Amino acid sequence: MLDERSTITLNDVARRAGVSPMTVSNVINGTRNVRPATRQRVLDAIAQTGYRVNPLARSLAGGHNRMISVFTPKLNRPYAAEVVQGAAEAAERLNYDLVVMMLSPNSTSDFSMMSRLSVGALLIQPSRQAPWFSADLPPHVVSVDGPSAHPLTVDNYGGACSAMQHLLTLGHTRIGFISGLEAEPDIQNVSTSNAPYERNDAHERFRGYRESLARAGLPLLPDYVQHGDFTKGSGERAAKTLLRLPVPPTALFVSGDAMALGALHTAQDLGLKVPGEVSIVGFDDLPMATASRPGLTTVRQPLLHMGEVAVQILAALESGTEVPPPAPFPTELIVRESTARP
Amino acid sequence: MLDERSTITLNDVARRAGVSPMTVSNVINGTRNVRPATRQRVLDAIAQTGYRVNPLARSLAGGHNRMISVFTPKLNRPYAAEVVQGAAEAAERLNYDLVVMMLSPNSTSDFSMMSRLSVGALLIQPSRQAPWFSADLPPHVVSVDGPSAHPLTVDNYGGACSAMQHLLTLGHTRIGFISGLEAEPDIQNVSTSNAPYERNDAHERFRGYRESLARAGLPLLPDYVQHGDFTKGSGERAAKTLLRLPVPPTALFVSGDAMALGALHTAQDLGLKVPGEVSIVGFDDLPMATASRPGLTTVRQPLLHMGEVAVQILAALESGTEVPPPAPFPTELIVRESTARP
DNA sequence: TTGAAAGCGGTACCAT
DNA sequence: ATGGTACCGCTTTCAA
Repeated sequence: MLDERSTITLNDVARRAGVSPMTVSNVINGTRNVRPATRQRVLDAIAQTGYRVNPLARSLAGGHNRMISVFTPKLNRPYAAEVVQGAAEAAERLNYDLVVMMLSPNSTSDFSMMSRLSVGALLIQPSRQAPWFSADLPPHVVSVDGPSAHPLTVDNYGGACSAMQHLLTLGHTRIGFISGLEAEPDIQNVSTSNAPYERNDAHERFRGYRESLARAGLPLLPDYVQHGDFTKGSGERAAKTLLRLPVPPTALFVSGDAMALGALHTAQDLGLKVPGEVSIVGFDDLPMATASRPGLTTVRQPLLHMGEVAVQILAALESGTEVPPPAPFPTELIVRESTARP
Repeated sequence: MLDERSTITLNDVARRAGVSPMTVSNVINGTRNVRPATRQRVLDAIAQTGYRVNPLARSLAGGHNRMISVFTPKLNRPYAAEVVQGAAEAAERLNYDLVVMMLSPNSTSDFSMMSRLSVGALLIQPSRQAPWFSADLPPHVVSVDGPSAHPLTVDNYGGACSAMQHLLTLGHTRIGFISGLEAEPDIQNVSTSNAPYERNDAHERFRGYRESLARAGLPLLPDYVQHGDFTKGSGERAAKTLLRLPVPPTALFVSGDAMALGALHTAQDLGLKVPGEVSIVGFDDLPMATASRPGLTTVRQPLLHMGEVAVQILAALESGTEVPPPAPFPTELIVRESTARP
């Protein structure tokens, strides 16, 4: 109720309770045994003064905060939002505090501040060339869709194959592909290394397309491959190009839901029936995949679950447990209404 | 280049440069004049050691940090994501760092921790009964769609009227309404106060519906009013009820885009043509409003802009400027393809 | 123009 | 079971 403005310190509490600062610290952190009576006096003093620890001071002095930071690019991208939501739920369950920072190229000072306050970090789509990549990070780091000490990967290749298998089984032989490679400036560098986490998502999906085609004995037509940047707009452009070909594909495998929706709408706007005249398969299964008519057939990535696992790993790491590199998360083909026989 | 693990402190730099720690501090912060020669020696020492300031220590010692917290419920709700994105852009421009925390009903400790570190907070859809509402907040607080010292409001009433006007002008006389009131447990309490920020969004939209009807000389049919909770599912349920009425409405005004999309799909699934047999108007203009076919006619709230203004106000507040309560943000009717003459 | 000393608010370590 | 003390890394205040 009272709005004490001048900061109350641990010493104030100690004085009020008639004990030493150390005892107060111990009560707060449960570091050592404290006689119940003393403990209660301290608790009362805390309540009466409205004392709250200063996390800065605690960290500076070597203490630990139960905080996990999430570093992500733009948050209004559904991909990130889903992962963060999953992480938040796990964090709450495990009694960690989750804070999210959106990284901009310039800010580094407060970024490193959050780093120092945190026991671990979850990096969402980090890129090696980001300035903060080399900056100081918390003791433990897990990443999603990008490199780190503990990268979480998805079976993008397998997912792409299942999407292609679905279309091939339906009887499609002219299948176009829209990649997300336009959004991957790292392409050059990646090829120099073959550490598992360097296989980025966009590449793996393309590989699934190529190899599925080959296995089915179908040719890889350069005209049938377009590149987008995961945005709806780029999907629209790519689809327009593909569907206006002299011999257009009867099916499109699009490596992101937003782009797939763009393709779907483009097809409809071109007067083509989906799935009657064109079938479309997406990738991700973002919430928006159900927001279209027809509903989008797509490959689900367990984004919420990945967020949860990321936090669980961080928690394990902090408790000293060895954590083996987790197996790639499986994907699942979700068949809705945007696919049919040619 | 070198990956020094043991932390390099300001003292290390001072020793190496043969000056006092104070001088190093002054060079770094430009606090006082330093003789160019000395300055250069310090700079060299910093470069050689790879020294980086410890923001924790700096803050503790009295420095100011430029951090703003955003407190929001679930982040994967597009509404919040948009506001946060707007805030992030403004923050970057004004050289603040934004951290986002998702509040869960229980946790309060984490919350107060960030509060201490921030110069200001942006509350998204806060509710009075949340436990943390009475907890300590940063010096300055701005809110969006909820109460605070500096609430940002939208002209929900006007927006609702413009939506209704659109339908009425088109010639509709049987207009159904889906509210968001089911998601507002505060309803009781609100009526006891009449401070401007207590008029919550869902109520104002309903008022716009009611009064527009009255002005047009049309009756308010209880059957034509259903309540949802802003989720797609609730929109589907409500629409099903409305469209199965013996004499169903020819148009639906839905007070949220997610619900509106649910209604749209329900109509389509019921075999009704949109907008041929049913017209639908939403509210919010979330990104998903363009992700349907037909595109959703809706009332735009300037969410990105509101996020930006929120941060601007916080910045002004911090610099000691008096900030008058901002005028309600205007809405704008975005006409797409989901509405037509009856 | 530069330096020395005293904290900021905690925690770790060694005593008692 | 509790207390004293020395810092964590930096800035502020006061002196030189």
